[in-house]
Amino acid sequence: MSLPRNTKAKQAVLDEINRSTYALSQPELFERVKGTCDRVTVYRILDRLVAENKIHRIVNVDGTLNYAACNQCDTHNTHAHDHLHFSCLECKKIECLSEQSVHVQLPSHYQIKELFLTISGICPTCQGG
Amino acid sequence: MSLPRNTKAKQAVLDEINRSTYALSQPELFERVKGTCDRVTVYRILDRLVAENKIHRIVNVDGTLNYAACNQCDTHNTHAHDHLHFSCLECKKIECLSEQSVHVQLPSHYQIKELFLTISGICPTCQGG
DNA sequence: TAATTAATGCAACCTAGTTGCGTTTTGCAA
DNA sequence: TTGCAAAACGCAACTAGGTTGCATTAATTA
Repeated sequence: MSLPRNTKAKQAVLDEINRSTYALSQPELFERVKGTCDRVTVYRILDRLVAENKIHRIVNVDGTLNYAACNQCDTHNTHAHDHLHFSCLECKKIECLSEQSVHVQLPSHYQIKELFLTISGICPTCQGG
Repeated sequence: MSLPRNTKAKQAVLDEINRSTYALSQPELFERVKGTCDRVTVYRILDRLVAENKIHRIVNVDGTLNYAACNQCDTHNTHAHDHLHFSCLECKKIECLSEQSVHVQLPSHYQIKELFLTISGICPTCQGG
């Protein structure tokens, strides 16, 4: 097995993800760490961070991939994917609604790996008037 | 308002979607109606069919977009998105699990538009052995 | 059956993500 | 502290999915 190494670029990407209140896409992340590394490196760093269970990948309702560090995962040191994500159609931000509970009657004969539960709509900030 | 027209290409795409037991991507659909029309036309037909509420768009867990005609929508002539989708990690097929119920405690202060509830794993067919 | 305009074909373009390869850097161990 | 293996990187080129502009074709309906 290969053992992961820490680099400035990797730390910079992880810092940005941790700092953000919503999930970030690769283009957004690259913009934020600009100057630190190449855009290809950002892709590779994200793959590694996901493999190391440091962050997780959320698919937005439009198909774009976003990356977030969920609070649940931080505190329990395990990936809990059985919570809701909210995807705002206006600002395009996607965030975890970890306090909301979901009860899914799982299908039989199917081997479950992960649950992807996303609600689309307008977030409180974008509704603000 | 512009009134939609029916063309052979549009009908061919819709037929393929109705015929299929799982959601199809644009590349898959283009392959199946090959010779009928250009690939750009398939994209435009899919956009129109979604706008006309004839089909709906499902995001796969890997971010690819797929198109399906759910049974629920056909029978009730309304788009019901509060049911589960199953996304197989092996054959990549995505299908509706319309008989399964989901109870989601909706968040307050958020304006809900649609629910995207997808389970990833291995489907019965791919487990078979 | 003629007129309106929705729908199409084609070429060019865009964005997200991947691959190959030679170079740099990290972390461990001598 | 220095040497070394391989993890990580930069760069260039490439691929796939999807979009746009515009001139042409064809579906409606009057």
